[in-house]
Amino acid sequence: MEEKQIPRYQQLKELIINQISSGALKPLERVPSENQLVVSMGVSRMTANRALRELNDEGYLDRKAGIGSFVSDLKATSHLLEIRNIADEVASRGNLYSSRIINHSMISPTKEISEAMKISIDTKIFHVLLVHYEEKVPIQIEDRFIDVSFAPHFIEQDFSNITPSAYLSSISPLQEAEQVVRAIIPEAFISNLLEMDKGKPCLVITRRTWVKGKPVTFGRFYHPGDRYELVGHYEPLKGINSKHKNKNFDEIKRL
Amino acid sequence: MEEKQIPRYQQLKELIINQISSGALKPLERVPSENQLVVSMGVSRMTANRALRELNDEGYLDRKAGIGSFVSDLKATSHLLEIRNIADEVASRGNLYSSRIINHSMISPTKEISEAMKISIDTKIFHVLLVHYEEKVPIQIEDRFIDVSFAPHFIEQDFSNITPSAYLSSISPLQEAEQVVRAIIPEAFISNLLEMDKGKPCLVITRRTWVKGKPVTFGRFYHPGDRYELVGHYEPLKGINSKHKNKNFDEIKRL
DNA sequence: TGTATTAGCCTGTATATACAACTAATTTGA
DNA sequence: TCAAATTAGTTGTATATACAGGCTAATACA
Repeated sequence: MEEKQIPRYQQLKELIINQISSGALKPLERVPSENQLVVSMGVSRMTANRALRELNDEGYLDRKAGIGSFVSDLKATSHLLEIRNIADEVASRGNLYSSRIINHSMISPTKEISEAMKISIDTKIFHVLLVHYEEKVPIQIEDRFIDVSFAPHFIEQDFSNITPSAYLSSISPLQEAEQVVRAIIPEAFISNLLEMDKGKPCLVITRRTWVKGKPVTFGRFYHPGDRYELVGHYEPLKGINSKHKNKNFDEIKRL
Repeated sequence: MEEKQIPRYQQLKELIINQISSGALKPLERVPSENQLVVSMGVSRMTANRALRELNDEGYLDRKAGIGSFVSDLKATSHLLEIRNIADEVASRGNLYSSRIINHSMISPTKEISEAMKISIDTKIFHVLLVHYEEKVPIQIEDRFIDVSFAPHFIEQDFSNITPSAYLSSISPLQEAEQVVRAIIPEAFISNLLEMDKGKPCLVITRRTWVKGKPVTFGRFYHPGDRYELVGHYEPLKGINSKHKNKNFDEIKRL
């Protein structure tokens, strides 16, 4: 049994990340300074500096000379792969956001959902179905399923004030995610809600998220193909510019 | 005119990145060791270490204790946002890849292309149109336009041996990219080439790439909606695992 | 009271030094 | 000749030290 020697700066990083993901350290909250870590953790300042600096580079912390180190507001950036909070996105375009809740209840999963979330078909889950509007025009249907133990108060939320995405990422901003984008011709139920002409195509994003390797949410997001598109940016030269935050990658995959 | 003081580790990083992007340092080639940088650049070893370590973390270099530091083979990872070399992807699934070249010539751009590439309508550009097959089934149409000065030998390439994507990234692996994903009903020309039924939807990726802020390629990639999908992964907890490589983000955008 | 100075904290960078672990090539020794 | 030991070069980590620069709050002074 050889004990793998974990570097001290790495131990420091994991300690702080665990405090963030467990909620002991909340967004915008102060993190111990380098000199405080020197005395409390018994490391040199350069080691504390490396830990905090890398956490800053990775987007977990915001540091400012003369001020201190603070937990990043991960709600603001949210998932970079995740569609940004759609209400914020609409608002950032200066347009009116609104939503209409179709369903908000506790249900038994279908076979498809139970397999995707790796839960028993007997386990109850939360479900929410709503339509997002921009200037009264439907732009997205959100059809989402949530593990009850992950968000036990999900059913009590008022999703006319906060989107499910925003609420869920406030519970645990550090979720692992996978998303799949497809082009489909939607069934009548969907195309009616999106006020689309029959036969027009739809962009569907199916997303699953995990916390600690356990699936916690499963969602389908439908967008009118002629009204919306998915845009991605790729910036390789990070030398001079800002922090790189997160990574992800896209690939094309056969069905 | 206050001269902004650029840190020495940062100067070192930019020096090496410039050598990579200019071709002076090629993939898999050796980079000066920390101690060599100490004597040649007159910095301390810790400063050289920080520069090389960060370049490693950012994916530009591969370092190994006891061996040395080497330029990453960026062709292998290619654009992370870019669909991976489709020939490799098909091969990685153990399937037969083939392609059919429809057009390969020098043309005058249409108004749309000239605007997207920010060039005059009188400037000649290269064009290639080909169909990619997996097990003889069409999976992608590549319709691509290339700035002549960026890839002057583009017209001489044999794209039955190497895909245009692979060739272009071998010229300059550090391209900035933007991609847009849409769902459309394709025109007959496209659906025929993809052997799709009429009225079936198509996933279209439109991609532009830049080098040093100048557009160099513009391409459209059509995929049968019922045969292909776009998959993205998001992994926030980079603490313990491998190098994070690159960033990018997706957003939903109104047309 | 009001303003200017100072002190003290913070991060950011840079250096010198030290030891460990890994690898390849060379040398040593049987 | 072959195998083991040594050596040199590499990255990886950790420490102590130093100075610069940003910011805040306490202090000194008029």
